[in-house]
Amino acid sequence: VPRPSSRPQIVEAALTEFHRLGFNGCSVDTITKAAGVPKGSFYNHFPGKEELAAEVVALYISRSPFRAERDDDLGPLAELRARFVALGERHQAHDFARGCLIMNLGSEIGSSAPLVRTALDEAFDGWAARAAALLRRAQEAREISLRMDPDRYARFIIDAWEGAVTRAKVEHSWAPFDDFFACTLDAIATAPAEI
Amino acid sequence: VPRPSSRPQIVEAALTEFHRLGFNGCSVDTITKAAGVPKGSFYNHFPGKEELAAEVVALYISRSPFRAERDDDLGPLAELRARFVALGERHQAHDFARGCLIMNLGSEIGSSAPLVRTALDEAFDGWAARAAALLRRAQEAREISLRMDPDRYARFIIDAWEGAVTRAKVEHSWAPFDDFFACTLDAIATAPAEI
Amino acid sequence: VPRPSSRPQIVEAALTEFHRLGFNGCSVDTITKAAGVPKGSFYNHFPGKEELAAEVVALYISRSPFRAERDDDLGPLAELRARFVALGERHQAHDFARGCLIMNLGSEIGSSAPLVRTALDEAFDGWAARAAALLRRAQEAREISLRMDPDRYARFIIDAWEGAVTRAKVEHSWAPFDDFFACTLDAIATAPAEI
Amino acid sequence: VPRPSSRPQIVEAALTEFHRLGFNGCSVDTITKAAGVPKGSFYNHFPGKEELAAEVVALYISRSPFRAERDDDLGPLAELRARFVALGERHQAHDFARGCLIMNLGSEIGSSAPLVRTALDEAFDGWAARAAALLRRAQEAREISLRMDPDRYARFIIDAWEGAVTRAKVEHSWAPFDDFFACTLDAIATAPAEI
DNA sequence: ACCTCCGGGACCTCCCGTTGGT
DNA sequence: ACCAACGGGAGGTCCCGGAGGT
Repeated sequence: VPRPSSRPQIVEAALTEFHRLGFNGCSVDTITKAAGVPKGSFYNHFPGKEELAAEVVALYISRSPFRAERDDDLGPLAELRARFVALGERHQAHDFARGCLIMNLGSEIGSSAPLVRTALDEAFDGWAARAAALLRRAQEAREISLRMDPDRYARFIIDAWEGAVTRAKVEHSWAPFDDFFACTLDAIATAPAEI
Repeated sequence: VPRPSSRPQIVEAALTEFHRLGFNGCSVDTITKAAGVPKGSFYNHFPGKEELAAEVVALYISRSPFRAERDDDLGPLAELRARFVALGERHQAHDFARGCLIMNLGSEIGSSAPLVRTALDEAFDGWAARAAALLRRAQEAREISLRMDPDRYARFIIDAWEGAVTRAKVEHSWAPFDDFFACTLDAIATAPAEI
Repeated sequence: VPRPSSRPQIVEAALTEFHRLGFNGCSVDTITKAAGVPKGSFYNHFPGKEELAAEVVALYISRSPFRAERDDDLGPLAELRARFVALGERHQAHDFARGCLIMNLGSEIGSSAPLVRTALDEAFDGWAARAAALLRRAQEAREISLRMDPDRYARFIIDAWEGAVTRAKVEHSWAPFDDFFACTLDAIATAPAEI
Repeated sequence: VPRPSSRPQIVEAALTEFHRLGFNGCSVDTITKAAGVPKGSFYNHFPGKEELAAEVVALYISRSPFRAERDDDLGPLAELRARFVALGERHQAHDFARGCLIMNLGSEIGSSAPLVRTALDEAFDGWAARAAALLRRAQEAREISLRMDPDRYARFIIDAWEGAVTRAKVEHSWAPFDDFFACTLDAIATAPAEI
């Protein structure tokens, strides 16, 4: 039997610490200490901090409530809403103090660090694709207007969500999320279908 | 005539460097070097890096195109749009590579660094108040539906803008801004007024 | 009328700060801030920190309860005891947390800093001379044995006192002083005079 | 065979440098340079300068001639004297220019730096306990009066010794030690036993 | 006479990544 | 595979003293 590697614990700890403190805000030492593994052993598993960050991003999106399998018998729009609600619950679990890891890393180091950038792009794209698919199904079900471009609108919704999440982090408030729903999903749901 | 202080140059350089590299991404040395002043002079003018950041935020918002005096004879909604266009031009000047300083600092250190947090809160509030005022005037002018809550919707628009700006930074793209207008200002402008 | 100089305030503040934090433990900035005078003006009054320390030592000894004029009608030995009691009261006023400034500066920078060393030597010598004079009078009054050398014994008593004061600082205790009296002045007072 | 650590060399060098220059008088750089190890290595071994100081104190007392094993066939009082003589020889080796490390650190940073304070307390207590034990044996051997409280008198002797050592440092003189013996150990040895 | 501002350097701390031994 | 110890360099902070203007 192979000895259990400490690699997963490092990624796990890095996920938490990057989320709390940012990429530049926490050191390799911080992470390995939090993981309970000796610091020196970090470089057996990762070429460097940046590669770790890329992997952390992958882990983060793999756990996104937005990707979870669901079999609620909901309409497409209700399901879209439910997925955002689930996202919000994850933020609530941290008192909205951490923001979105994707957004945080993107704004902090996304411009440099190509490896991380690639991972972030995939995260955004996958997320937007899922949201667009739901919007498309909502159009097929005539829940929303056919005039909306699902791809563009999906990205817009996600941007708005990300902005709200980040502001919630800075202002320590939950309120923005209610506004988010009122101004996006609820709005398009109640808009006359012919628009 | 007192000797000219190097303080403004430090703030100016810090504005650029914080914007490009983030708070943790650039050092006091980076800033003072960019300002052309010796590093040791820094602490005559600021108790620490955090206080500098707070002042940089204040400078950044004081220069926001959103706050500029305007006397275009535009309707309220057109003026709101024009102000966002002006904001976008500022980002375009940097090839959308820097994002919004407010958002960047918020997502990087907003949770800690109380001084910066306060400055950021003021930035958000002032911005939201201006946007809400324009929305309110747009309602009075019957340009948009009376059913919208100007305060909540103003905050939502700003969140969406911030999200789009940050994604533009990560993805090196300008596209999101068009979506932003299509999905917010254009949408509400073309929606039936009675909604 | 000459403008009141800020020099005395600087010396006064330095006395307190050197006593609390040590010579290397507090900066010129610390002192001028405590004195409420602008930092830069320090060098109008003193060539440097060391000269300030020498003057602080002089001020400290000029205020020593050991030098105070007294006309209690006490015998020489009782007066010697009374003077040490008065010294102890000064330490008690600071909860025995500062130790003796003379000793502190001596052990911290006495070996270097010739100016300070000179001031400290004078402090010790003056103190020892006063104590020796009292011991001599005590011998003349047959309060203590003639076999004791007043000069050597005076220095010894002072050393013991200084050691006790410093230990009191480290251990936050007052007890040593009682032992001091029991083991020196009380002892020689109750010893058979013919020794 | 693990790679030889440079930790002991750091402690060793720190012992010398703290003793010569004081805690605030020498920097981590000074110490690591004296130890011949790169400065960056320091923080692999110690959390900070204060922890190093605490360990240095422990090393210093572990080497105290006062703790050395002895099997001279001396009476208790003679042995006590011999131990102080041995202590004095250690100071003489440095030309009495360094004083006692315990006392120096105590007077410089004893009030702050809790870790160091604890180490210093233990140093004092252990020393006093050894001295008191010898005094007690001297009483049993009827070498000194039974009326003396060994614990209090031991502390007093140590205070006097420390005071003398520190003054020797400031005044660059050896004389005080002779007075020390004349005024303490010799005095009690020649005092009538019934006192 | 006074003092704001400046200046270069040092201080403690810590960081990221490597090396060599188990 | 693992990891204690290392290594050079940079991080933010602060210090002592001087320069130059009021």
